[in-house]
Amino acid sequence: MSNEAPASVGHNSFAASELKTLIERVERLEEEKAALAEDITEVYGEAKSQGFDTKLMRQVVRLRKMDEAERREAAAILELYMSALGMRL
Amino acid sequence: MSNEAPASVGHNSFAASELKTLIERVERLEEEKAALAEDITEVYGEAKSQGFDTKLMRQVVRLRKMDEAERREAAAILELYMSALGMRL
Amino acid sequence: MSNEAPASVGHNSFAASELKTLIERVERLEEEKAALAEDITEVYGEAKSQGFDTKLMRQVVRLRKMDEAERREAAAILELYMSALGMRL
Amino acid sequence: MSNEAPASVGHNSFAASELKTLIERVERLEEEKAALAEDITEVYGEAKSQGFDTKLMRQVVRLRKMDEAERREAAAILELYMSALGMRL
DNA sequence: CCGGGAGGAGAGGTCC
DNA sequence: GGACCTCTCCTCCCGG
Repeated sequence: MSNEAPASVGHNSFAASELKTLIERVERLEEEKAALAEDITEVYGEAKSQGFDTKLMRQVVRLRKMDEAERREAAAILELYMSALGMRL
Repeated sequence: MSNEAPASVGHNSFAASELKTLIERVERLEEEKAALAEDITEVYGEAKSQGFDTKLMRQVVRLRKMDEAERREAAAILELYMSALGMRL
Repeated sequence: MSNEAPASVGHNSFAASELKTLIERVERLEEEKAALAEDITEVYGEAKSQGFDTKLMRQVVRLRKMDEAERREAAAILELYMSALGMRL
Repeated sequence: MSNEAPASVGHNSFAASELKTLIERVERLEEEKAALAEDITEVYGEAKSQGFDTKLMRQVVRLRKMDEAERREAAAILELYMSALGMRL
């Protein structure tokens, strides 16, 4: 095992400190992510209070996301074809 | 069905515009959420490249989140007690 | 707890027998599923031996699956719209 | 690149046809696989409606699968030993 | 209380 | 052959 591997035993206080920092970064990001999830819920709540069908809205959002994913996928296939044909990208 | 409900047929261009705005707000928020999810993935990537076990890290994050939930639960119970006792919060 | 609940203690030999049957059905289905997964792998193997690019093939299959999913999603939205408008399906 | 490689450019209509057939075979198999996955879901649904805890059932199935894997592993080792000892299998 | 959707863990495929 | 990465499956949580 390499002597600079953070997971190694012995003199690992630096590794522990690094780990702590990484975990705190993750937790900070997850907090922000959760806040955004709440914001989204609130927007749907607004929509509902204005008489919109949120189930329908969610489906629309999902469909638009699928469109986007498909567009990206198609682009990836095109790139792959061109690569297979030895063409410059 | 109420005649001012946005989902009603007839004179619904305003409703359509409102709906568009709401959906765009949701999509904008979801993009930001996805960006944060990527950031989190990157942090785990960093951790991995430094020799940390990301699976373990994820467990740590999950446990700390549960602790946090428990702490909030305890606080809620305390609040309930105080409320029941007519005490100011 | 209801006395006819299979999970109840006492006189549960019938429940145990039922459970055994259900689990065996699941296992039988999973075996067939695994066999099909092997078949798919074999088809890709054939394709590769005939000089086809399996990575490209997989991406094509994935894209077609996405098309199908999108088509179904669009149909679901249409159905929802019609339902919302009180139209017979 | 070999001149009979299906992916080669020129006179590739036969290759295209072959490719189409292969992709359709894959898709047919994947449909059957998806159908079996649905069947499994239905069996769990039945179990649930009979009062069984499906989460537990899934664990049982997983454990039995692991047992099976272990049994096969042991058999493979035995086979290896017998082979090493020049014994008929 | 139940079903569907979102997120995470584990498995298989691909690339190096 | 090993590591990354995508995909599938499972679990959990929110909305109905």
